Amino acid sequence: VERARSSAQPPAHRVDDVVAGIRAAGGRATPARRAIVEVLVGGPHHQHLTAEEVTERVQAVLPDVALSTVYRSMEALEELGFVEHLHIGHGPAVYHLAAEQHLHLVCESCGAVTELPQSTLDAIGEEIRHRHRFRIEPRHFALSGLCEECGE
Amino acid sequence: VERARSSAQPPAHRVDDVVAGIRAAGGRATPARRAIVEVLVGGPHHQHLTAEEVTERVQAVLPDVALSTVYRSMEALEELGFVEHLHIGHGPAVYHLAAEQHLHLVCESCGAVTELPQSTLDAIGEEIRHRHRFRIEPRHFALSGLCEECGE
DNA sequence: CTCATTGCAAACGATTTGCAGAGAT
DNA sequence: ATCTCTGCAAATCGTTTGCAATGAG
Repeated sequence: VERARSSAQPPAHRVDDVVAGIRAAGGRATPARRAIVEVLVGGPHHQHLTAEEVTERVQAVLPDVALSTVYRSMEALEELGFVEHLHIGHGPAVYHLAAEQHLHLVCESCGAVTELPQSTLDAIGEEIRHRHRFRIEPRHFALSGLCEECGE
Repeated sequence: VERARSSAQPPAHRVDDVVAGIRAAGGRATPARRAIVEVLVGGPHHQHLTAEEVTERVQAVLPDVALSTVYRSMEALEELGFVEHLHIGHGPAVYHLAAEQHLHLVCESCGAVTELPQSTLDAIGEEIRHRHRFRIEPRHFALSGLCEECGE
């Protein structure tokens, strides 16, 4: 979709940061993991990809990497805090680097994803916390609704 | 957990209303459908049940009703506007009569479901609509987060 | 050498679908 | 009689798991 900017500044998480983190935690920095992280770091903007999409892109370089390896690696990377996954309505979850802090709106009709600032729900978050003793955690699930084109 | 105002008037949807609606739309009021609606109407409060739970309860009376029949009936009832389904995080969707209009909070840790008034998100709903040209539709997916016991 | 990680295939849970027969109108 | 609906089994989709082999440290 988009192409990698070559080299001005190191992005928030470079592949090497993650590799170092894996090793620091006693894990092993395998070619598969390295390739997965490379895919997530992606181009100029970090990617939001399903496990299947990550697998496809990884397989372009390492054809034998299995989908299950991607799921297991994502789990490991998530435990280390490098990756988060987000549920966008019905379809599969999408994975992305933990660096970017924003919320997501997903159109129930066309599937379009809109990002919005993390702070958007702070106010009602507080209100709900007091009134209902419940702390909403709006990053793990997208808010669903209708985008402009699809909304009546 | 809030309680429905008790009984002055007949509840919004009785089994017979639904049966009449099915027939009015050219559908057939089968024993399976009747039993399904009876389960959803439930006791004093209307129920929020998974397809599997509905099936179990229906099978207590009609042992041969298949899970797929429940799914298909729910779909039909939903098209007629009698039923809605709600996604509460990871597990299966839950079905309920369309009468009750409220939002849901689901604890990511223990799965507890809290209901909250429909109006709670009206204000940010408007704000998001203007700022991001997106109309949130917060009834189809629960808001996830942490309940008091589970929240750190 | 050891133990984390992998590939593969098979299991899984939730939901959907194809089909021939049953049953509501 | 018609045509919707049903039961059953099998298919599908996203994700997880068991296991023996690989390979990172």
